[in-house]
Amino acid sequence: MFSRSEEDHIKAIHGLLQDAGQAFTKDIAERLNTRASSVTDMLKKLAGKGLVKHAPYHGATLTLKGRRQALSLVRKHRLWETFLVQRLGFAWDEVHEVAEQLEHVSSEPLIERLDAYLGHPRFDPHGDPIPDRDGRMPERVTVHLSEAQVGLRHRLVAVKDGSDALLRLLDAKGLAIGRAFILAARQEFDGSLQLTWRSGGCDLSAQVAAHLLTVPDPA
Amino acid sequence: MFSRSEEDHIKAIHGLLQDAGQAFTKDIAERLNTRASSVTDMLKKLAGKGLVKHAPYHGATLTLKGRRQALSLVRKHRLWETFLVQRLGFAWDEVHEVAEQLEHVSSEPLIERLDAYLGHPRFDPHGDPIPDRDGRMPERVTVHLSEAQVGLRHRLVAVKDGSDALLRLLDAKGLAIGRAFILAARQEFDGSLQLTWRSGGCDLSAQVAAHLLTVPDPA
DNA sequence: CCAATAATTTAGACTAGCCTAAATTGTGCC
DNA sequence: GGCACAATTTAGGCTAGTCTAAATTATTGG
Ligand SMILES: [Mn+2]
Ligand SMILES: [Mn+2]
Ligand SMILES: [Mn+2]
Ligand SMILES: [Mn+2]
Repeated sequence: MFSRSEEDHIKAIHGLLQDAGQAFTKDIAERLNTRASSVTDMLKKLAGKGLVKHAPYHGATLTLKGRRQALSLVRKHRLWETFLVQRLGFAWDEVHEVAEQLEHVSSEPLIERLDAYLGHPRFDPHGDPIPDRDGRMPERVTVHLSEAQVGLRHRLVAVKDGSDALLRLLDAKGLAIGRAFILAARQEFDGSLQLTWRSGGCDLSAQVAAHLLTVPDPA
Repeated sequence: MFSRSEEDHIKAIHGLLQDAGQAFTKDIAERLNTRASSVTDMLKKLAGKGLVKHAPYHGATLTLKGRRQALSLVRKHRLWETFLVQRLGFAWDEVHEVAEQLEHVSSEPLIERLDAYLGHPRFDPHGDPIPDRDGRMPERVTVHLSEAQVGLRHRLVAVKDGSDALLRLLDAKGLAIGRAFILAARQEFDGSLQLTWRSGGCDLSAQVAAHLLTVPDPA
């Protein structure tokens, strides 16, 4: 239906609207490793196809049709990531590139069967929500670890804006998505945290904690 | 490394060399649904990259490098087909199109992990051999059903040159790849065959039988 | 209020991959 | 041998997607 480049532009716009509320030409170009002029060309094209609303000099937004297409791509991307981690045993920080390719494989039955095969997962290995077939996102109340309550059990469900360095740090400390732990202490002096779990624990700086999203984990 | 179009050309040439011993411009164009002039362009390009030997007016062959690339594509195609049938539950005649896309996803670790996940299958759902990482094909002694011995157990392992109509016919008779049966009778008059298996059986015309490859199936 | 600056768009060019139409080549038959 | 015909290549043209450089627009600090 749409070319790979068209799809990547739509997804980039959607991501920027989510993250920043606005999608400017320069930022789209940066995400896609292209030049602003190339993005302008594509914005015109996508506007012509009714996927994008282009306000020249003021960025782009998605039409309903564009948003639907974006959510379908996000769905495919996150389902493939889930497959790569859960079934093929990739680490959660190794899967993005490949999913970036797989998301463009075009087949409704494929993606629906994959979804079923994975047991209709609601969140991907990075803790990001997977839209359903109709583009509805599962909801979840998350708390930044920096604001989580000391003494209670929590579960790490997502890493916000995770650089590779951050992911490596978490890996080294044995802290992965899905890990349940008790927030044992928060130092008043520097906001650093102490986590404990069955087989271990770790200390985290406030800078790291600011990137971590948790849910309360009773039981 | 190579574009989708380059890869599809290489695979088409390889397939023609296998099937017919020669790969002429017109036949390549026919396989890829393009025109002969487009194929000529691509042959020059691939010759320039050292993948193809182009003898103008006399067709194309593959260099060692080209053959290796072709086998890698065949490997990916057949592993994906196996995944689609064995894990996602597609029927064997529904998977070709999607595998045609998936084979172009570029990631060594992906394909090696997929191979392991599937248990290093040696044949795809159509009974075709899956090259290993080094391009070696598993071997198997097959017998055309038309020449198989009456009264013995055989197993259907491949359908040669199967049109959609043929596949549908087999489907309707309950005859799938992997099916073990006893060749109960062969009519002298028209060469038609009678097959029986635990839960049923069927009759086949000589024309159909000529497309079916079997292996002896003791036990 | 306007001049400097940053963002954006426009203009013009290039490549990959495809096409049609015309020219060329190989082949096999009289 | 040469003619007819099919296959192939060449010539020329188109679109999608990218780029650089130039022109344009929005913004903002003095
Ligand atoms: Mn992508
Ligand atoms: Mn993800
Ligand atoms: Mn293909
Ligand atoms: Mn196959």
